[in-house]
Amino acid sequence: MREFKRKARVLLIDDNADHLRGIKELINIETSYEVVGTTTSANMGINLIKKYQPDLVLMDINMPEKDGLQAIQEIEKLELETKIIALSGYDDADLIFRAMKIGAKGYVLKTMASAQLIYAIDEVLNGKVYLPSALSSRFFEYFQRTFKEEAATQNEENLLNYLTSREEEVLDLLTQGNNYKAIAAKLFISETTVKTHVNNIFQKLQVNDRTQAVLYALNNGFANKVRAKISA
Amino acid sequence: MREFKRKARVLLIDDNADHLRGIKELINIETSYEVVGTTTSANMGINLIKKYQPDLVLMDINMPEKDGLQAIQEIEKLELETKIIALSGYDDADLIFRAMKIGAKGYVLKTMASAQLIYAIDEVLNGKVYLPSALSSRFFEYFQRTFKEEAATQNEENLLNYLTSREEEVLDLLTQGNNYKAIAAKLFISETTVKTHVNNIFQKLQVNDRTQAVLYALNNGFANKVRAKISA
DNA sequence: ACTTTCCTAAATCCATGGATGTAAATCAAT
DNA sequence: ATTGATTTACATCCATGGATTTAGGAAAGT
Repeated sequence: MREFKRKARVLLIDDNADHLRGIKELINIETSYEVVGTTTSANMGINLIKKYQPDLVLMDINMPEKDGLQAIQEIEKLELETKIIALSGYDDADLIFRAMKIGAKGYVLKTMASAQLIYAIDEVLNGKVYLPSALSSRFFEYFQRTFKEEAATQNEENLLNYLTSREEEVLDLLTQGNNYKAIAAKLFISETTVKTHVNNIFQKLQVNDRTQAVLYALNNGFANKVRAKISA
Repeated sequence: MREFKRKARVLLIDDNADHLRGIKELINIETSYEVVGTTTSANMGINLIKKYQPDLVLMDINMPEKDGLQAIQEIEKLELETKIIALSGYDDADLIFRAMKIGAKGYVLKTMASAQLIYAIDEVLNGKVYLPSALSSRFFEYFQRTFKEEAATQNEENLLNYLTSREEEVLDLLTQGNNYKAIAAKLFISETTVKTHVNNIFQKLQVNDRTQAVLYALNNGFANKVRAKISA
């Protein structure tokens, strides 16, 4: 099977030339891959990607001159089919999280066994997103810390629940930056009525002005709640 | 080593009584675990958790009467040391994502081999967050889809970049719901100066009022950018 | 039938917000 | 040395926002 497919084309970006050679050899041993280029410069790497459109990029994200994460973002903006695996010396949860967030399809530590890297490459080339189990564990902890408050507020005493459906509509328009006049026009009611609703909203949310009302709404999952309801 | 530690206390919640018995036997085979209770009702499960404070809960999240995810949220709100592993019949990415988001420490399919479940339990009891590789792969795809737009806006022509550092500070205070007077007091400058800054902000962000400015800021990653800078 | 809640609306009054123009002091860069 | 950007500040004027009170009709629950 495998030998009939064309070789996957891989590009390596790492500011350490020695490391670069090492990975290149490692990958060239695998008969199903072909290294189409190597470079120690992120900027050069981006140019090479535009030129060769490789299937996969191994990107060192601990480079001095240019931030590897930023480079990944730029590559993602090109909207190519090229998959990116981040290579890093650190298993820092924040780094892993950010890399995955901007679209890296994998994250492998430089200290990991080469078999691990090969496995990651295989998985990613097969369309999967792959994190070694030790790293995914870290990722999830970070993820849960990040979303804990959000999930918590989702359910605790939420002043938004006291709003009537009309007030929800008005607040929804407020959260889109409309003023009284615009809201009145969109709801086909008079401006004074809108003012009445907005004042009631202020009371219920215990805030003093529109901006605070909008902030309260956004911080308490209003969009998630209401857009579903209104568009349904 | 292991036999000197007290047995980990496990609670099972699954509306299918047969399945419940199956898991119970499976777990009791393991000498290091002890099933302290089983129930087919989510509400009863929550009561049992309050009473026994088990180390781990295996929670079926596909139950008709009460949503398992909701139950997990309620348990999390108790702020106990109890870890939760979600059991599900479906490898739906959205389900997995939501379960992990609200604090499940693991997610295992009912169709998976029992060894897989035992492994997950071990990992979670050791303080890790564990998703079988097939599911974590799905999770990451979903995660990246969810954050793609956010990451995209992060880098495209962002009007926030034209703000001076003082204007950033003012906008930051605006995004916290402050009015002119409050901002002036916090920055030790006059109210008219604040107005000047705010007007310049409006010009640069091409908006008409504070609410729109705040919304623009929030929608374009302002908090992420600035809080780091100011608190640093 | 009666009460309550919701949506609508207006009047009034005051506070706050926003637009515009002007200008001085500071500082970095050329 | 001069320019340009930034931060500070004020005046003025008008627009918008917000508080408060009152009130009628509709709908829903008791």
